[in-house]
Amino acid sequence: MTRSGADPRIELDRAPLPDPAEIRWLRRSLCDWYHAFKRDLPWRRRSDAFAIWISESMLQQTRVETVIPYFERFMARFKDLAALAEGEEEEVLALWSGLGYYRRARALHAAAREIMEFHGGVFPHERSALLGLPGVGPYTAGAVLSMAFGASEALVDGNVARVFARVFALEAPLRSPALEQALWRFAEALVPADAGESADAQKGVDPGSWNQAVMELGATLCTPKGPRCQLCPLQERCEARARGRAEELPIPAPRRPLVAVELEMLLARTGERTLLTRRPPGGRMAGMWELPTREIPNARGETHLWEADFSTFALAGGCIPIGEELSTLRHAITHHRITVSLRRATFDPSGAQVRAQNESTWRLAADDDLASLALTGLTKKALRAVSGPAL
DNA sequence: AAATCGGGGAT
DNA sequence: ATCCCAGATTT
Repeated sequence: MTRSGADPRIELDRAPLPDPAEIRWLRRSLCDWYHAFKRDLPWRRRSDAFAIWISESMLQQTRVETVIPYFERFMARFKDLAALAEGEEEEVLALWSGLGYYRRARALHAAAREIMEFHGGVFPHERSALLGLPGVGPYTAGAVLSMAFGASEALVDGNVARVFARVFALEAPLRSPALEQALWRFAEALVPADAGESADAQKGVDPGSWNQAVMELGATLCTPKGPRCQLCPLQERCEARARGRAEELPIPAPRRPLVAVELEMLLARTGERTLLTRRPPGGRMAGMWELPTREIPNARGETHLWEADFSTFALAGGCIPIGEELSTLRHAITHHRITVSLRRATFDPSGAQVRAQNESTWRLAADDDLASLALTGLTKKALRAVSGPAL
């Protein structure tokens, strides 16, 4: 129990874990609720590590509703680990197009190849081996181990953080080291034993169900705003609710100030094809295709996300803005608020400057091919905005 | 410890 | 308009 006025960091270090009877009650109550009310999600219809791993990678910082169609398309194309390892990164990126955090897609593909080469094509069952795979951190390792293998492994995500911060009244800012440490301590204490090891196994109470139950509660009832405490199976044991602080917890993390960004994008069409340029390797959205884009420097001459000029190709290669504004778009990338002016441009592919360009940095994409390319989300949005009359 | 990396859906 | 999402990696 915390005392007002004390250092919350020290308090969290010593915050007492629930006693064994309370732990049994928490597991029983939440797992019963989960099995009664859980959503029917595509990855819950299968239990193989490959499907769990793909879904958890897609779900990193991404909502369930957003992921579902991406997951279905991905699994239809890559049915197992071997298929993914044999696929090309470009195609993986294309399937990821619009989902964001493209590093995840690259890591997924690289990890599949590592498993085929170094683990005999068998998904590792050990936490240390999982953590050695690109794109697999503490959360994803815990998710795969508990959900696919039934191992007694904890996990902490945004939902777990919110639920535990409320149920146990953990008074420290989100993402602070003090809270992170406390959350993992509670998560490890609460996750049920492996079915094979548990002396007093409870029906329906297993590591995978428990971990998903906590997240399901956070996603459906114990929401950031307007938690529906009257429906919560843990309401009688929730310390934040007892204190009337359910909506005040968890304490939000400090926010970064928003930065305004202005972009100009060009729609250059020849025949039934659209000019695209390829983003350089290594940076943001590396290797993804986009409409020629430049950032308009702010009053201090600064740019934040793009270069001040169009690519050398777009400038010198005969792609010339002709002033007609087709659309104004709004977009958001992390803490950047982006306003885009989409303009018509002319393009002459026959010029010497164009021929001198490396063709891996630009292409004229046929309309029918756009859906299968690794486009950035913003370019997808721009093409959607002008599809129809403008195309 | 802090910054970076996408995009969108809910409020 | 704001928040934050089934996080991982780099600096």
